[in-house]
Amino acid sequence: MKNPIADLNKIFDSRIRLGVMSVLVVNDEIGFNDLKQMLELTDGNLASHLNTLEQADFIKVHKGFIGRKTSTTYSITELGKQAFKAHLDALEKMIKKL
Amino acid sequence: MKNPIADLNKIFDSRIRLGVMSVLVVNDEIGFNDLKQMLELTDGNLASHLNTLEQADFIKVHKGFIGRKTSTTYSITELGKQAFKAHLDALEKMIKKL
DNA sequence: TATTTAACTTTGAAAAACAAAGCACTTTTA
DNA sequence: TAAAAGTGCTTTGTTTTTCAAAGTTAAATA
Repeated sequence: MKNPIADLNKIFDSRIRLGVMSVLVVNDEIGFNDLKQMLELTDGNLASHLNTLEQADFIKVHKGFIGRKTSTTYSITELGKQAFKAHLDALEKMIKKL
Repeated sequence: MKNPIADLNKIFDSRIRLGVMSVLVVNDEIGFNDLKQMLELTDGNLASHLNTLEQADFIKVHKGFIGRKTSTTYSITELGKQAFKAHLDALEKMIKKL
C-alpha cells in the first residue's frame, strides 16, 4: 500500500486556507470583510492566511474602490485552481476506497 | 453563505491523522510498523498522533503477541467511523459546489 | 552476552495559529 | 468640524501543534 498522504498539499492542511479556496472557487471575487464574516475570523488571522495563499500564488489581491471607499477583493489564480484540484483529487483517492 | 469550515473536525486537520483514519477504514487492523512505513513517519511522531486519536476514542489499540513477541495493532471504533464520515461529508459539502 | 527490534515516552525545539492591539486612511455622524 | 467608526492591514506576543531525536523496556536473535 502506498503512502496515502504524500500527495496532499501542505498549504491546504489548514482548515482556514481550505475554506478560503473553496469560497474562491465558486466566487469570482470576494471582499476581505465578507470572507472574514463567512469564516468567522479575526482580521489578523484572516490576513495572515490570505498572505500565505498569496505568497504561493494561489490567490490574487485587487485593490480598488467602491465609489470613493477603498475595497480589497481576492480571487483565485490558475495555479491556485490547479493546486486545489490536485489536493482534492489526492483526498478523493485516499477515501474512495470506502 | 454559511461558514464552510465550521463542520470540519479539528482532529482531522492533521494530514497524518487523516491518513491513519483512511487506512483504518479499509483495514480492519493494522500494526504500528506497517502504519509507520506506510505514512513514512518516525516512531514518536506516529505514536503521538495515534495517542490523540485514541484519546478521542476514534481508534482502539490491541496489544497481543505473535508467538511470544509483542505486537500492537490498531483498529477504528464506531465513533471513529462516524466522526470520519461526518468530516468527509463536511468536506464534500464544501467542495461539491464546484 | 551483545545486538536488534518493537513500541513507546520524554524532551526540547521549531513552526504554526491566533487574538489583541496598533495604525493609516477614509468616511460617516453628531 | 471634531469625534467616531470602518477597512485592511501589520506587529507583537502567547498558546498550540508538530516533530525529530534520544531514551526505555522487554523480548528475539546472533
